[in-house]
Order: sequence, then structure tokens, then C-alpha cells
Amino acid sequence: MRRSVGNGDGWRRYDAAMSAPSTPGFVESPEAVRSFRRRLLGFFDSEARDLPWRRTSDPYAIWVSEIMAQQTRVETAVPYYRRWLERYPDVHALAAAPIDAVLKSWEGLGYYSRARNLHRAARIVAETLGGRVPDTVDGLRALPGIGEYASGAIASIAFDRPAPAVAGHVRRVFARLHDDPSPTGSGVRDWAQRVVDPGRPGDFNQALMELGATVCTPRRPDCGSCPVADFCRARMAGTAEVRPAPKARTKVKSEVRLVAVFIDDSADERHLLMRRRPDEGLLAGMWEFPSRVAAARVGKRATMEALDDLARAHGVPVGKALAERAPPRPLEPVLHKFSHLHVEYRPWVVSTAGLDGSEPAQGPDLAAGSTRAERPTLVRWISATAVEELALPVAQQRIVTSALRPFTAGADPRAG
DNA sequence: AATTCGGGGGC
DNA sequence: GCCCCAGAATT
Repeated sequence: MRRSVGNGDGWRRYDAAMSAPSTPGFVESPEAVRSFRRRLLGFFDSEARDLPWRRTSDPYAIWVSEIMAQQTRVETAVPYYRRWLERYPDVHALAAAPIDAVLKSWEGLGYYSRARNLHRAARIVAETLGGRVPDTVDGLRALPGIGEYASGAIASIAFDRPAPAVAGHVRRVFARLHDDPSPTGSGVRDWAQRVVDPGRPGDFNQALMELGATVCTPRRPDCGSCPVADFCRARMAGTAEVRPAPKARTKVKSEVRLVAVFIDDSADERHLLMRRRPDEGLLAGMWEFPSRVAAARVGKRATMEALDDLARAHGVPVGKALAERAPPRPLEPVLHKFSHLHVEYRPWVVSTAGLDGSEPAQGPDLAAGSTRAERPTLVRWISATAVEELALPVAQQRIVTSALRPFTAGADPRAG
């Protein structure tokens, strides 16, 4: 399963680099690096988690796993990975799939541009590269969604290229080995390039990450079971727990959104009015209920006016008549925390039963009144069954569940 | 160099 | 609450 290249280039590169005085490292000799590699790979061989993408040599599958794992705990990515390879077993299957299906498969993983870029890249590979995933760092790096880390990871794991792959784990391991509170990107990369085992580069890179994930953890590192503790300056200094220094975090904005859940329950099956977000920006291409920003303290009157505005903008015929026949009903607020934004969604159910001409706005009138960045690409009445086929952000999914709870078979009337 | 991209798990 | 997770793209 693991091929070996072992051309020896790595050693020559290492020897040359280590003779340079400007690169102080945790190792001072080629023998030490050899020992470091041996211990780390021994740890990997005996302790590594049995992750599904470690049982394949398919470059496409390894590529998928690397994209899914970005900014995501690998345990979270595992079930997505399995389903993905069933649905899209090779690059051609992915290239042939519509973007909406791809987003649905990614639903819940977050950072949806990863799915969009993976899909775009699959089409490039299928259509212009004969279906062959590039086997070099530069070739991989040229594909959308594959950056410095992923190109090195895929090149080393799938193609035995002795390239560095610096993920967050590796940066932390480096910071502790060197007792460096704030390592620079190039510093870590250069070090990783020098120490990567040219005989087993993919396993070596995974071993560094495995160490960071399971032993050299952000808090309470288990130095007692670390295979390379002898090399660790932070351990000697007793500073492992405070290395690296925490990153300066950007301040998070807050936002309150009034959400309109228009329900047409005049027919046998209920329909919900939903819109598809623009193809760029936050949650690109995902479906949602109409909403607009509101003040944290919004009165009843302003709420009703906003709902009326949303209705008009989306082609829902409402007005005084509606309010009198079926007053909007508030649902439990949904709090959602994005990395850079906290949103409180305040959903209101508005029944449009019995109203005539409930056709959503289309074309140039699509969601009139919304700003360009918020303008949806589609507005549709979606049946309660079909809504399960749409790619929904987690917060919207919660609103759907909440809105349909009264109609759900076996619903607990005390819930909600 | 700083921001913008989700969502969840651990403490 | 806060932190960070097998980061990439954009500005």
C-alpha cells in the first residue's frame, strides 16, 4: 500500500541546509534527524489511528480527504468522506455531478467554498488532464482549492514526493520542539522540508500531524508518551503548554436577523418559500429562508412591517388581510456562531393558506429590495419533502425542523 | 498581513 | 465562554 521512492535527494538537501548557521534547529546533526524520523515513523506505525483514507493509494480519494479535513477534526470528516466516495467514486463522477448535489453532500461540513473548488478542480482534471490527478506539488497547487498545505500533503501521501505539509498541528509541534512562541510560516516550512523522510514522505507528514492531534495537543500535551520528547526544547524548559502563543483573534461581529418562514398549507403537502444564496460569499449557493437584519430590540410593529417587506420582496401576497386571518407566529430563536460572525435568527411562521396567486418573484424582481450581495439566485416554493433535497446551512435546517414540528407525526406538543 | 470564509468538540 | 481544528483565497 505504501510505495517507496527513496532517491536520497532528501539527505543531500538536509546536509546542505544543516551546515548553514542561520537555521538553528532542534537537531544539530544528521544522526539526530535520522533518529527523529525513525522514532516518529515508529510511532506512526504502531499508534496511528485507522483512518479510511489511510487504506487507499487512490490520489483522488486522498485529495478528497485532505480538503475535507481542512479546519475540521478528522473524526468529523470521516463519515462525509465515506459517503462522498460512494456517491463520487472517481474524479469523473464528481466532475459530472451538478453543483447543488455536491453542496448537498458537503452540507454540515462548513466552508462550502471547499466543495465548490473541489468540484471545479475535478472538472479541470477530468476535462483537460485526462482524469489524472497531477503528481507534482506545482501541478496540484495550480488547482482551485489546493494551497500550500494540500499540495504538499497530496504530493507526499499519494505520490511519494518529499514535500513538506504544514498544517496547524505541525506548526504547534514545531513551536514546541524549538520552544518558539510564534514561529513564522517560512520557518516551519523550511524545517519541515529538511526533516521530511525522503523514503516515506507521506507517512512522515501524517506522523507529524498524528502527533499533534493525539499527543502534542493544544492543551495538556501528553509529553510522557511522546516519541520525540527527547528532542523537545519546550519540554526541557517546561513551556510546552504555552507554546505556541495564542493567535490574536479578530473581533467577532453580532447580528440579529428577522426570518420569514412563509408556509403554504392549503394543499395536501405544505410548501415553504426558500431562496438560494448567491454563488459567492458566505454560504454560497446554499438555500435559506428570506431574512433581513433587524435591531436587537425590535418591536412588534416593526417586526410585522419587516415581514411584510420580505413577503413583497419575494412575491408573497400578504397585507392586512393576512395578519387578520393568520397572525405570524414566532419560533424559538436560533443562535449560530460563524467564525467571524454571530447571528441570532428570529424566525416567524407566516401562513399563506387561502391566498391567491402565491407565486414567488422571478427575474429582475427577484427578492426586490435586497442588496446586491444578498440577492438570491432563485426563489421557490419548496414542498416539505423536497426541502430535504436542498443544501441547507445548519441554522436553516434547525429553522425547518422547528417550523415543521407541529406537523410532524409523533410530535411532542411540549417540545419547542 | 489581515479578512473572509462553518461548524463543532473539548474544557 | 474560549480555543482550535490535516487552510485557501482575496484584498
